[in-house]
Amino acid sequence: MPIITLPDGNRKEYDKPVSVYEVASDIGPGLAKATIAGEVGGNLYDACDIFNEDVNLRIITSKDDEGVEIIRHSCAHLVGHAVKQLFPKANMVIGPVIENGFYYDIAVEKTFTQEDVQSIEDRMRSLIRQKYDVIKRVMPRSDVIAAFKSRGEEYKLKLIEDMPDEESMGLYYHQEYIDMCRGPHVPNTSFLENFKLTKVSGAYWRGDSKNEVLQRIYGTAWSSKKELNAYLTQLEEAEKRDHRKLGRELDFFHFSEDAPGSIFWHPKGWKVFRQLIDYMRGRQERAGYIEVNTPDVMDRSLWETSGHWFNYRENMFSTQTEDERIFALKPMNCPGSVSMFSQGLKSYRDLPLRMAEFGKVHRYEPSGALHGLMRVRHFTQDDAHIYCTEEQMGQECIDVVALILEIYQDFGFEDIKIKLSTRPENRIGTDEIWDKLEGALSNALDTMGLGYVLFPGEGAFYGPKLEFVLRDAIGRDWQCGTLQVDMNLPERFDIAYVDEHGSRNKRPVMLHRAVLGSLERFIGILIEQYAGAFPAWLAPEHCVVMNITDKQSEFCSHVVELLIEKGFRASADLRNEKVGFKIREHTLQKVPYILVIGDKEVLSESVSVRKLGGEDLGVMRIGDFCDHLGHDIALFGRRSTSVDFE
RNA sequence: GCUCGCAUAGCUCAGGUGGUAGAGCACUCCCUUGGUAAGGGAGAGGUCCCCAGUUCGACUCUGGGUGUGAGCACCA
Repeated sequence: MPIITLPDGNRKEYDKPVSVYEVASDIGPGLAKATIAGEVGGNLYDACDIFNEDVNLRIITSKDDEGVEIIRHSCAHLVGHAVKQLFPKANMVIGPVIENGFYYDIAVEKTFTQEDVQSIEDRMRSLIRQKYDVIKRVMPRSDVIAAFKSRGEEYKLKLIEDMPDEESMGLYYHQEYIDMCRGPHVPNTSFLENFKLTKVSGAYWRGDSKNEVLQRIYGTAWSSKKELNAYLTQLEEAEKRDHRKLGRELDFFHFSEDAPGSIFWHPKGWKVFRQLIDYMRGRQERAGYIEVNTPDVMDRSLWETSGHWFNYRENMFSTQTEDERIFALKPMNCPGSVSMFSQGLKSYRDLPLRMAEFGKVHRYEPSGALHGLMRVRHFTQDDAHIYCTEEQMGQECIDVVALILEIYQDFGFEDIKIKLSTRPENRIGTDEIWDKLEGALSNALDTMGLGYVLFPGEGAFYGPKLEFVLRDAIGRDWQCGTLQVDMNLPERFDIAYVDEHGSRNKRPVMLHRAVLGSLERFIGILIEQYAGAFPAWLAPEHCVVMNITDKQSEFCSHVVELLIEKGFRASADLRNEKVGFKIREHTLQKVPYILVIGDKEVLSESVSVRKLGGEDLGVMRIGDFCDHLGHDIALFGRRSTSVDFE
């Protein structure tokens, strides 16, 4: 005699076992039709699942996040149904839910073309139109194995082998097609109409590059047409912000076949780059850092000592000289930094020693990993190594975290995730030391009241690390800052300082940190975050001064000189073009301010100011404009600078 | 590195059963001196990514290479 309690406290009594669907029907026919699944005690159940005990039940529809996930999961099954109808020889592998959608990995001889994907999608739509019921059967293990054996589904059999303890499994029948799944799934295919197959690619079996490549079909699915379209529109918007596209349009940089993965910075892009470095220099100097510079090319033996030669040999650029010495281009700055530290005797009075370097590093990244500015083979780190005593370590960690967060605010990033990765299985050092190092990092976060996500076992073999993940304006995550405690290098390079008792072999603690990470990549993130419309302090150019006719040319040039003298980045556009044309061009180049000068302005020694986006700030004296621009620059990116225009 | 796709003017892209190619924008010149997102006209511009092969003939077909895109794997 089950009593079903609903979230609003309503209780329904039954004199026989009852299904999720039946409970929903008793509440109302509309809900019954919309029911996808039920939730009891945090577990999800199919609409057809039956309860014969008292439970607290929540009905899941497509309005619930769980409902959307189920829709996506069922869509993956529907891919299977369609693929097996069109390509009977295909072996279905796994079809999980991912963010915004789903995929299905398929083992099949032929490779799917765009046309194949289209025909699969068409078949899925016709199956949806049939509104057939998805039927669940829980079967004993042996029956499931027999079912897949008879259908030749080799990979499903392998997956079953991976679950030796399961006595029985759920099979979902999509007409003649069956799929194995924990479920739940939609009751019938009418729930699945708002989907679209998005791409097809290869993927390794079990995610291991040593294994065979399967074909992966990706799709997205939503509870309504509106949400589906919103998502597709968002993808289009993201494409418009693609930093590779904007980088070309704004004339920031280019790439060449002769230097794959390396950037040719044009004057405008380089201006932003220099601005970033200048800004970081100022920040770090105020935070008590010194800056050094170490060689780009160093002897192989150094990299053997650091361990890089052994661990990353294939990913390093190296070179052999006439005298047969082998040198490597530095893939990291730390060995150079350590060499710098060991130059001369260091006293405890020198600690903490915060040694920064804007080091250019080279890494021979796999060709398939290269991606615009985001993943390159030659990039600049805003790197620093802090050498300190064990007692100083805690405070240094706090200071680094505070500095990182403060800097991110200047760029307008508010949504910052922090990941703490702790001791991995393969590691050096005693548990006692690991306790201290992990404690230093977690204490820093706790002291500052910052939340973080723990990644147990994900730390480097030589120490734990913090990672700072930024979310950009279109919702993508980028790992930028890091703070690592390194027990490896001080040991390997045998560095030491003299303590207050004159002992010369005290080992310093070494912190390794970066704020922006790769400057190149950070600029890529910024381009996408700002959609190319940089806030004034970072913009390659603050303003363009333009005349209306030749008569005002001289005054325009005079104004530009004045602005440059005051330290602003300004240029003149005196071309014989209509003012509307020139405004359009500089607007497309996303210059923050456009200053128009006609006869009226010459007479009153003023400028007519137009902001990027079209806002008319009116006519003002040149000095007033300088004040206005100065204030804008001082804001950094702390105010929303997103501009709506096409 | 792996799977699949792509590579034609500075950019965005057309194009041809195999007979060396076009548009728009940009560029140069001329006219126009016009007050807040495209004034008009003319002109110039190409080893159709590279190397082989097939062919009387290859930008087009075949093979290899390079770069690039999506995803996978990798990211000290």
